[in-house]
Amino acid sequence: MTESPVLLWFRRDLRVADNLALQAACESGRAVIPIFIWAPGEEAPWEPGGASNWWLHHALESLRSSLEKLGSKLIVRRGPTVEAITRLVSETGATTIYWNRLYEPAITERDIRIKNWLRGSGVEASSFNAALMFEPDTVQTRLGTPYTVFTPYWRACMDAPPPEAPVPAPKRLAAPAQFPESLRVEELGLLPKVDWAGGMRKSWEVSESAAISMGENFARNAVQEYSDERDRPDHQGTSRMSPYLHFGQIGPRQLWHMVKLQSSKGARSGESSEDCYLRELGWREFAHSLLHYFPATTEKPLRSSFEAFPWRHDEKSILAWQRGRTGYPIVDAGMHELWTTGWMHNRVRMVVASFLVKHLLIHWSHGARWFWDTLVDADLASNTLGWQWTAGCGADAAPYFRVFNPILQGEKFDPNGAYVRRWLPALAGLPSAWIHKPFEAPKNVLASANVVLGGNYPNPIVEHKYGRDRALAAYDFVKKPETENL
DNA sequence: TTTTGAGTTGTTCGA
DNA sequence: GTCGAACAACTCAAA
Repeated sequence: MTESPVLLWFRRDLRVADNLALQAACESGRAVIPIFIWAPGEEAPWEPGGASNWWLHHALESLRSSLEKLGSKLIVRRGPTVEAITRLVSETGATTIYWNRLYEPAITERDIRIKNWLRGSGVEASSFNAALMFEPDTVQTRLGTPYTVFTPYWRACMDAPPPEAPVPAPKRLAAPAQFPESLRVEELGLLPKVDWAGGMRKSWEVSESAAISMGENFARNAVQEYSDERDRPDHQGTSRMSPYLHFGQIGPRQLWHMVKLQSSKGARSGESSEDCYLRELGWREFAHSLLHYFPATTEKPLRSSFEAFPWRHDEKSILAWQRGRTGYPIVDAGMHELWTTGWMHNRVRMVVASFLVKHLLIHWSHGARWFWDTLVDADLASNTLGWQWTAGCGADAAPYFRVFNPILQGEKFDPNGAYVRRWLPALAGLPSAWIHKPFEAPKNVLASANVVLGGNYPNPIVEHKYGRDRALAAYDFVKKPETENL
């Protein structure tokens, strides 16, 4: 029976390089059958959103073609996962299955169940790490508790052995005498029925090779300016690797070593721009660790004092925010970038999130849901951490008094207004002096720029100072013992 | 056990 | 225009 094939279960590790499950399958010396099982319901209540599915479709097509170049195939099936695997085991006579681990609560629980069940029925099931540099179990305080503050967490990571060098892609995958049947990727129905993905197609090349060349290009050039440029949404200062990382088209170990390889060439002392970037990869690790140890945080604030927070219920405000019609150009530009490309610059994410949660006093979960549906890099761990951080109710959260001023943030990080003009063509004619505050511009300036407030661009839905003061008052509610508020 | 230093990304106000 | 302080207090993590 040593000739029985190995099932290689792809999930969100859609690459052939630095894929430890794939490597193990190759090293088994047996035929390998790569499989993908579509079972979004098993991720409820966080089933992948529309933008995410659009990306997944292309990532699967890309993986399929990579596997074909290795002499193999990608066998695509629908869930439920247990049934799909049972069927594949009986169709192929496989006695072994390998996969790479994920860390979301619903998936972890399912995978443990599957692993136990497989082992009970005589199938060898092993999982590997392709998604993280430091898995949650390996980084703990001296008391054996999880870290809840980033800096000591990352320090502990840096004291641990560095990430292993990535393993190269195999040259060939041994094929079985016969592959089982497969659905075509398009049969999964991942693409939108009404094509809204034109802006995404223009913005992204969804493939493993694109991920690697973008990563290498970033490591060779832009990373040196990263600490200065990363806050400029009008520049290309960030790596834009987030969706590739989410779907595992590139792994953090690969990026780590790409960056380290370059930084060792120009050895500098002190905190380098490269370290600044690697620390951002560290935040991704930290988010996964937090989600692992505090799985309820996808729904509930980590700080329970926030359960009583006086959020406003206001559908109109939520809608204005989603549509990019808040009247604050930097906020609206960000929401348009998101809607069009499935991605938003990190600095702008903070601004729009702060605006929703603080100026509008809308529960962070509404923001988390919208991001979940619209981001191509939607990731449960990072999304949860980010929104709770903004709202102040999470681990290592922003202090309550940190209320971003959308005008100042725009002027500081998009000083010429190029970002706003790109995403809000209606404002393109405004001089830079007014681009982030059209509501303060003189009438004749607005007229000659063809801007009609309340017409082709909205008036602010909340005045900044009013919104800020209201937010600070609301946060008083959390700060003080409840009796003082009564 | 107790103590101590520190904690991603900001804004406003008054000197 | 620039600069420092205030905006709170808490809790984490390590010694």
